[in-house]
Amino acid sequence: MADRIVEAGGRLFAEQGFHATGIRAIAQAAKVSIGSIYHYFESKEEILERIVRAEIDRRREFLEGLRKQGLPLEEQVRLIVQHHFSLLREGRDSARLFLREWFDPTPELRTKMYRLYDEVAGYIAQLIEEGIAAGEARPCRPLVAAYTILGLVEAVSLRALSGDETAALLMEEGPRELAESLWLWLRR
Amino acid sequence: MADRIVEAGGRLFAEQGFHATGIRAIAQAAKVSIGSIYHYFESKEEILERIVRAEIDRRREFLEGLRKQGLPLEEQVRLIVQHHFSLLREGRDSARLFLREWFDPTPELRTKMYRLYDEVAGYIAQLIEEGIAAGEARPCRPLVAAYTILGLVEAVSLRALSGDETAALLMEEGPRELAESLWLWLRR
Amino acid sequence: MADRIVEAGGRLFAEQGFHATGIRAIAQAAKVSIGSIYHYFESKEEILERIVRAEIDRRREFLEGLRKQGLPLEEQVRLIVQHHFSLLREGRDSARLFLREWFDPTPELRTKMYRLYDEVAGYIAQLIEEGIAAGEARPCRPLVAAYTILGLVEAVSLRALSGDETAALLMEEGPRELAESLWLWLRR
Amino acid sequence: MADRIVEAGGRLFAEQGFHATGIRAIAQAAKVSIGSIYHYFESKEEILERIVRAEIDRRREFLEGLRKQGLPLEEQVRLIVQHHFSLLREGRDSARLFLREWFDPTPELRTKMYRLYDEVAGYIAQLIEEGIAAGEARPCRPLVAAYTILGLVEAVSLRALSGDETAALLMEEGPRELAESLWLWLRR
DNA sequence: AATGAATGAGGGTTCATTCAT
DNA sequence: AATGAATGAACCCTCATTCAT
Repeated sequence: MADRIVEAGGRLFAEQGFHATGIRAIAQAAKVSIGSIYHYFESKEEILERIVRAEIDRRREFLEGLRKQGLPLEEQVRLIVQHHFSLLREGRDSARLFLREWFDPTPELRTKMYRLYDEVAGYIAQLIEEGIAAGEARPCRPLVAAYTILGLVEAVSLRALSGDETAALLMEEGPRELAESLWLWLRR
Repeated sequence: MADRIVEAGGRLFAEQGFHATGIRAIAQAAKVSIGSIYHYFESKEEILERIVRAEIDRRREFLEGLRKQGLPLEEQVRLIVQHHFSLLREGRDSARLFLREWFDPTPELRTKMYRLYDEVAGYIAQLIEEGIAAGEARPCRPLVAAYTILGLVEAVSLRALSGDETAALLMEEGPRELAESLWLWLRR
Repeated sequence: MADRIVEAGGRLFAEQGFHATGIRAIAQAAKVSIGSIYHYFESKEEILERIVRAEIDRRREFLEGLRKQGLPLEEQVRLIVQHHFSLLREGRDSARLFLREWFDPTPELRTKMYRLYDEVAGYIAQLIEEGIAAGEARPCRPLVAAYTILGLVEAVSLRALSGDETAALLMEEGPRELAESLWLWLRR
Repeated sequence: MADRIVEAGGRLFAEQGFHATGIRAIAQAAKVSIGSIYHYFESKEEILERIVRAEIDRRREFLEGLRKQGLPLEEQVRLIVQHHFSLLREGRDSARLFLREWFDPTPELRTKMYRLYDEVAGYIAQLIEEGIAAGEARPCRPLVAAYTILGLVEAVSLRALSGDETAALLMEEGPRELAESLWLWLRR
């Protein structure tokens, strides 16, 4: 039941935004009573937290798997970018949500979201650090580089979600261009 | 009078977000009656639109000025990135707002904001196109490149607004790293 | 408009109690929109406060007037008791409310109510003090005596509000019996 | 099991009031499931009723015991007042509850509580009647006198529960003053 | 042009109660 | 007998918007 709530919440938040989505709408979409939502979640914000948490976990798993494969950094960067866009292309709701709402009116939530986000950045920073050690990448601050990668990918894909012509162009050309761009910048 | 409203709205939206800022708060901050706000603006959203519109105009002016100077593309890119960060560093309200709210309350507003945003991207695309023609930049799709630049810069600076340690690091190292990154990627 | 709200609130609170009376019911009874209630009052509790405040003021005025007349203490006590019962007999809503709700779940409100209540007790204590000085009353702690009088009168009249046979008996015999009792206890 | 519920309910109602205490809080405090509560009680109100019922029974027992001792009425009155205050001083939950909640959520409950209350008043009236017959007390309506005693004692002790300075004064001086007062009023 | 009192739909949340297990 | 997940009406309150002055 909690799953149905998360699923419906993720979809609606992604479509309409967190504020524009009411608890009643979530309850209706999840075919669950309002009371049940508050049985499983402390608040509307907690639903959002759980969604983002899950999305982060999925990305972390991907990144952990990637790391184990021991591919060259150039290949890793390409795969990270591709993975990101493929999540969007699949219409994965939580991916859209993740982009739309990683910051939010209430300061506590924003802080929580940053902390979650930083986990992913930390993983990427690790990959870069190893790349530097292996002589593949030029010396740089790994965390700044990680945020650069994440930021670049997410900002472009956010625009790519709009559904217009520009979006289509970005969706199609984005992955290749971005991967290339990032590697040119990172390589030794 | 409309100016006072826009000024107050911009400040409050940037500080607290669009949803968390009430019309009454704007009226109070602008020392204007609620009625007056609705005399000059059709709705709360229209205030936001005007603020974003003004911000876009300011950037366009900057870009137009930049173009007239006929600097090399590498220099132009550096200046664009620097300009962006300096707006943030100055605590320019509308710059923060601009980042905070191209996520938006309603689909209509989102569309409007994209349209405004596209204006800026168009200007940058033009600069790149000229750079390609001049043989400074490698051949690429100028609009995708423009969105890459904008997206990269804004996403990183969005993270840089959080106020924590990571933010400080990004604020300090961001401009140089980003400009370098972008030029490596764009250059012939 | 605020008067209509206070009037309706006082009536409903007295009939059904503070908790059982919803804001919607008050709005409907006062023929006022919910929004208007919150235009004039910060909260439901503030309505209650205003009602009690008004009731206290009315009693204070009565007591001040009484004091100016310079009657013997025995007579003053009789009049205080009679006044109290006559308020109830008139069906004065706020008098009923005053009895039903001078304490309440939220500690802050309870404290406020006590403070208001203590004003009335203070006035009565003053009368008693003067009576002691004049040799009419036996030496005693005036404030304890005042609370005794108030408590006795209110507790009996609370029971007298129930509307059953016992209530009728108390309403009829109460004033005389109480005044007599109190004077026997207070007199030198 | 029902005892544990009554015990926990009594404590919580006395501490926080009837409205502020939820069924879940009672279940948790009594280490009982919510379902079990509704197995033993029809509603939250029924718990309150049982608590009050028990309190009344305890007072009736005290009064019956008092009667059997055949003490002079003056002494009986003193003991009744003392008993009441000692219950409060011991922090006896149900005593506090009893004071807190003869104001009540619904008209039906109010009626029930009055009926229970009247039992105690009836006992006291009986003592007074016997005192009149024995020539100890002046002729008066015993039931009105009983309510006077109860009301006086409870109203003063209600104020004495507030926890402030006035409360301390009333708690200390209250029993003696009240007993004296009542006897002066009742005696032949 | 300017005001701010008035509106009421809708916000998130609570909680006594039910009922399938 | 015992459980606690599920329910949804009702709670208080907010706030963008309107409109009579």
